[in-house]
Amino acid sequence: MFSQTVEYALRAVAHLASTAPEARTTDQIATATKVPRAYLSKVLQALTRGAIVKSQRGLGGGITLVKSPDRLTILEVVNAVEPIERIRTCPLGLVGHGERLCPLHRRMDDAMEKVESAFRDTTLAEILAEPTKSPPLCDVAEAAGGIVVERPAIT
Amino acid sequence: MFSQTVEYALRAVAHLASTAPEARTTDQIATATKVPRAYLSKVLQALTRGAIVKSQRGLGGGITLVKSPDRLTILEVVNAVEPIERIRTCPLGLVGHGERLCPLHRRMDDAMEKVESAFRDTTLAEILAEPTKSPPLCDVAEAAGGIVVERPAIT
DNA sequence: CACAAACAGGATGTCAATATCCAATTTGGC
DNA sequence: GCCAAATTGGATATTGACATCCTGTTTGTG
Repeated sequence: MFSQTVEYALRAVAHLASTAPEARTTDQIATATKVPRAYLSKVLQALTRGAIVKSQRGLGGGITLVKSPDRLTILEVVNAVEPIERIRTCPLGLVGHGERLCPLHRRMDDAMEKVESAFRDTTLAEILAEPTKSPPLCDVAEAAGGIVVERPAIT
Repeated sequence: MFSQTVEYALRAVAHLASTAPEARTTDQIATATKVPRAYLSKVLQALTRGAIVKSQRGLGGGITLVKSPDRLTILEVVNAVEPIERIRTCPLGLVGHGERLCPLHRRMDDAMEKVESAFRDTTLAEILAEPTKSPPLCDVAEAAGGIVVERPAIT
């Protein structure tokens, strides 16, 4: 349903949100999110081009969020790496249908709309704030040990 | 969001529903739904294995629905060719999380649940019955000409 | 300035989804 | 029994997603 790339992008951003506004290196993010380092690098490039994060080269550099977590939605992140493509015209190319979708494609697009809405209504801050036994990205056992959680937990 | 295969499967089933309970050949379905003939053949094989349709070889044979359109849901069709995989355990493999998803993956799974529900609540009969200017699979211009619609319209 | 940290981007490899083609098999009708 | 209609299934492209590696560029620090 959702691509691996979307999953990775969301993990990375969740991690960045948990440490915002401090910068994290690609290596740090890769370790925390268990995303293949080399591939994460590409995903972060896409997020940079999509203006979700900004990167700083050189010593002390790394990746930081452009917006604060409470103004950044899941949808923005998803759309930056792999836009949710709504069905706007008849996939069969029936001219007569044009803008008006048939019942089947109307249903399919409605489903996508639901996903889009759900993602638009959730900010990264909400995800971090939520009380749970499974904090985003970080291992419960580890977090429970009285250690200060410095990595966001993602299940 | 949805794969090409799912799109093809739904078109094919919509067409079959519109002519049910008569059988249609792969060629007829391919023409009506504008799905590549050779590939449609594979998709229909999957639907056969998934017990959504049954096939009859030889002269006068073809493909027919196993269930009547009013008892067949979109979800059943989708699951036959490409099951919607819900997120049941932590994708990062964090043992501590186990069944309990973190807020991020909870959200992602909720979105999938919405799609699943929407698909489970719609039968093929409902799609055919819906009054619309774009009947499933068939071209409006053509249908408007007073011609008896023998192909289901899908936008 | 030299060096090391850190991202950018091109080249390449692997695999599953998509797609096509053809030989084999089943089956109804003459 | 023979032929034509149909599906089945195997073999074979093609393409994009996922992934890795390596070189180049930027930049802070001594």
